[in-house]
Amino acid sequence: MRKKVTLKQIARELDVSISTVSKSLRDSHEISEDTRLKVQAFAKLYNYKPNNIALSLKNKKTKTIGIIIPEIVHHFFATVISGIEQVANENGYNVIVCLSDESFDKEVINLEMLANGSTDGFIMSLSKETQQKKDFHHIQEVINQGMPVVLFDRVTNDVFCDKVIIDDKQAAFDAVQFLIEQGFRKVALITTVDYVSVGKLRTDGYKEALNSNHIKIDEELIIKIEDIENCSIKIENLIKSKNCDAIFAVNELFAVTAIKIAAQHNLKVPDDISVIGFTDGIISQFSTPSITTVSQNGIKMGRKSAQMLIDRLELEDEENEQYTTEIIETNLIIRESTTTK
Amino acid sequence: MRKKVTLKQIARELDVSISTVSKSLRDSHEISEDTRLKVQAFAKLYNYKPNNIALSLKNKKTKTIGIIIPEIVHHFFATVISGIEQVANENGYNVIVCLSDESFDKEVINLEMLANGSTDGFIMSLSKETQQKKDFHHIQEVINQGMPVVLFDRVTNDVFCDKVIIDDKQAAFDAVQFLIEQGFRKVALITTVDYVSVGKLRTDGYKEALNSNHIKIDEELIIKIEDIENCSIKIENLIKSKNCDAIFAVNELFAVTAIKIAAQHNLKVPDDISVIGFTDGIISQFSTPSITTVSQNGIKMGRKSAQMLIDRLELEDEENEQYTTEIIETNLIIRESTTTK
DNA sequence: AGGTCTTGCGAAAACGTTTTCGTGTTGAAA
DNA sequence: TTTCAACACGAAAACGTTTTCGCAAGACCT
Repeated sequence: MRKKVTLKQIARELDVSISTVSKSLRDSHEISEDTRLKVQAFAKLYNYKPNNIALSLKNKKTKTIGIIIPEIVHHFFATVISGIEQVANENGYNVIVCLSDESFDKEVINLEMLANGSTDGFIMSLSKETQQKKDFHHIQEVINQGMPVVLFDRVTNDVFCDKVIIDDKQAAFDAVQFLIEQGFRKVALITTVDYVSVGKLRTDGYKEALNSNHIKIDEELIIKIEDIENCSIKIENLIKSKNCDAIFAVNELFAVTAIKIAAQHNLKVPDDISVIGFTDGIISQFSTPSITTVSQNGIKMGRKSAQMLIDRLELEDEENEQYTTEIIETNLIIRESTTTK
Repeated sequence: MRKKVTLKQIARELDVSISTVSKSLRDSHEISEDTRLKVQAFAKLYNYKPNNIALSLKNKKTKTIGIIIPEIVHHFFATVISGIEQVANENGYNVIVCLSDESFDKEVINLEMLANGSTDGFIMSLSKETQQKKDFHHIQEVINQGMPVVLFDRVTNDVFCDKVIIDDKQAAFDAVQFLIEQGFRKVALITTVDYVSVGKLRTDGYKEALNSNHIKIDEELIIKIEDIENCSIKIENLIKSKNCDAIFAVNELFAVTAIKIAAQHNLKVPDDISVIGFTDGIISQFSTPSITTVSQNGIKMGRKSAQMLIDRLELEDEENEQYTTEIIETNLIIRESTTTK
């Protein structure tokens, strides 16, 4: 077993000081060409690479970004990580990923663990429980300690930092507006409970679209799903009521479930009922019929988040207290689950 | 901005030595109750937490696991990460994720980067290019340096280390056997090129199932997809030939694509043609019809990999050179894309 | 011969811990 | 009064770097 070689060992072998070795490897002009080349040759031979931990301690920089998200088995979050990783990599950073499992406590624990020197900053999306409790002291705390934080998608107004979001309300508005333009008047909404920030915003967009078209909001057509496991019953009731001719769902899963249940009740999509989902994930692309959806560009979101964080990390010198909120554009991808005029 | 407090600062404030502070916080009996409580109170007040980097340097342990996989926007890999993260978390480890993007070079770079002290060990799945080049020196190198490595799913016999796999050949055999038992004789195979280890194994299982049922292998019914982008043409040719009554696909995407193309040619699944896929991901669950598939338990695979790595890390003392290969069981999940007798 | 300037290198501090060892004070036993 | 142990604490090394500063030797100039 050939353990990694250190400066000290090289110094001892060559009978010079540690400083000389370090300087030689960094091409310092303080060192004669003779010694410099000798040291470099030796280091190359033994495949010397500086120890990252020692460098981190010295530089007080880890070149590592902490990502804390609710879950990873989720197409959208996976794409965001992918985007973050791209930019991180381009800039010589690594990413360390922690999952909150939608739990406030796990979010806090992970954040505090990583904040003790493991990372230079954070990119996070809030857990459901955190959004429900509205307790963000842990995030404010790490910001106060001087570690930059970028929030994406599931954000909050209660903490001041950089943010990357999509315009959920506008996107929902556009989707519903599209349905209305196709001639539908009885547009149902399948959404989440209100404490999920993005669910709330999408619901708002839905309502606003109806309002601006002078369509009365029918609360019967709005169903709010608490836990995804048994969302079927509520959706089934909606479908059975035959009270709607189109559905806007705030995520892929709700959309595809609605389509499945419709099929079970001999309603064909899109002939009998049109469906629009949210998030252009695997499901929307590959289900039959493929689903018209609001595309959220996760890669772009991740890349932007990473760029904002790294910019702030490398700025460093003067504390620029000007936080910005970036909005990533969405667009409606029209597929088979909607009829067009 | 309240920067994190260090032992040195506490020591200075309380006018004692650093050693005293450290010992007090670790409840050493060397320190009088008086000072101990005083220090602890002060530390608590200022929310002292030891610096992870300093600890890592001292202990030569980072409590971090490096994960290197080809991609993350992929249901199977995402579930594996999830499983790894669970066990890592239970044991006080963090995970740092790097993506090879199926590139040999990126795999090498990431591995070497993390090997310089950033992690205690690795869990990886080989990139396509690495499998093609059959160059594993980078992995052997880190093993030689004393860092344990666990390979999962895409593994190789050319490097000695712990491995976690499914019995791809057996699983494929079982799937094809199932089709044959349902009365199908013309079973087609949609697979990858042979250098992808799991693709090769699944192809072998397919062939063996045919053989053991005395069905002649028809090379016309075996199509090998190189790049996923334009797999459609080849699949379309297969379907148009109307030469097969069942299809076994080595992944979800091939399966769902086959179903889509069949529909376009007015062939109904499963009435006209049965389809079995591989990997129980989102697609299989939510497409219409839902897809009968070989379920690969990614969570379990991740958990097992993490457990093996951590066991080896915590063993440490005696180098146990006995490497093992764990096989995670698969099972056939029967859904709507296959007819049964 | 005395002074200054360059060259080439090493000592040491610093980053934040933990831990070993030493040391001074106190109290009790002899 | 001396001796010894127990107690409470501090100094210093160690982990692996980088960097500042100091120092010696030689070259050069007056």
